[in-house]
Amino acid sequence: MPELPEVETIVLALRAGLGRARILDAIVHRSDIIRSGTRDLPGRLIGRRIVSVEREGKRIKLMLTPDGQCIFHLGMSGRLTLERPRAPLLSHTHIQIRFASRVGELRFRDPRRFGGVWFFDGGPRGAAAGLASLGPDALTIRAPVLRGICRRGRGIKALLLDQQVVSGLGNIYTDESLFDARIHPLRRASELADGQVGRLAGSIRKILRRSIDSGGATLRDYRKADGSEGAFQRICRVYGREGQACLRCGSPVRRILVAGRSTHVCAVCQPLEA
DNA sequence: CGCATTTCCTGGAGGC
DNA sequence: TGCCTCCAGGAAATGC
Repeated sequence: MPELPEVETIVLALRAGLGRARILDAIVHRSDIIRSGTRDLPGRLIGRRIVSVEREGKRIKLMLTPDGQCIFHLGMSGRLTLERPRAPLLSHTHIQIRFASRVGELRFRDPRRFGGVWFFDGGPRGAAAGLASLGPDALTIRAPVLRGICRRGRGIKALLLDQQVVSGLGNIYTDESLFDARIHPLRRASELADGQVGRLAGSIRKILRRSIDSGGATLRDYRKADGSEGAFQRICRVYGREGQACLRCGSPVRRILVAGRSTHVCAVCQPLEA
């Protein structure tokens, strides 16, 4: 499932691969994957040029000229890949975008369709009207900002998963960050000591950076923009390790349910009581 | 307000 | 081999 590091990996590849390509054509195979702005996506895209490719939380933004944005969210199973135009079309490919230069063809594929595409004319104000606002980016979150966030109370994991509070974290990286910072996912955020919150901010940045450096985590569906797999799953320390020995203390990793998500925790290293 | 639950959706895994 | 059920979860909506 694509979270910040997976999305960042894709953005880096698209930025390098697409350059400032001009859009020649767009083909929409499933129009309900377009979540806002317009039904006529090709009409709005054709002739425009890509200015840059940006990441905002887990969103991928193609910034266009004249002023416009095409935003992709990969949901659970979405893939955004740059392929040879003649490569066979895989099932559940919802959108193809072709370019005037020979940069390849951009394809959006999403079997489960939790993802989607948004299009806006004009500047950022248009985007704000159709998509929820996002909290500060997790990749650069600093202790003072996280302390302010934690004052809201709530369980720390539920708080970190809320994109309007902090953007970019999903189930894997919250579990990994909380394990690294030795904080139980159910701890009340408002009851964490300043030192713990500071450590958590550092853990979040470190874990995300480390994953980006290994090309993201391929657990089920995620693939890099060239279709290959990331490697971070091999360095996960709690996620998906239910029943196995904690890599720090040896006691078994437990799986519990938090905020409706399966959550991996070492009850010894991450005590629930302060 | 918080928080749990439900909804959307499909492929893959496991049981029989 | 084949059929069935269950499960994964990002984000929004709903209910308490």
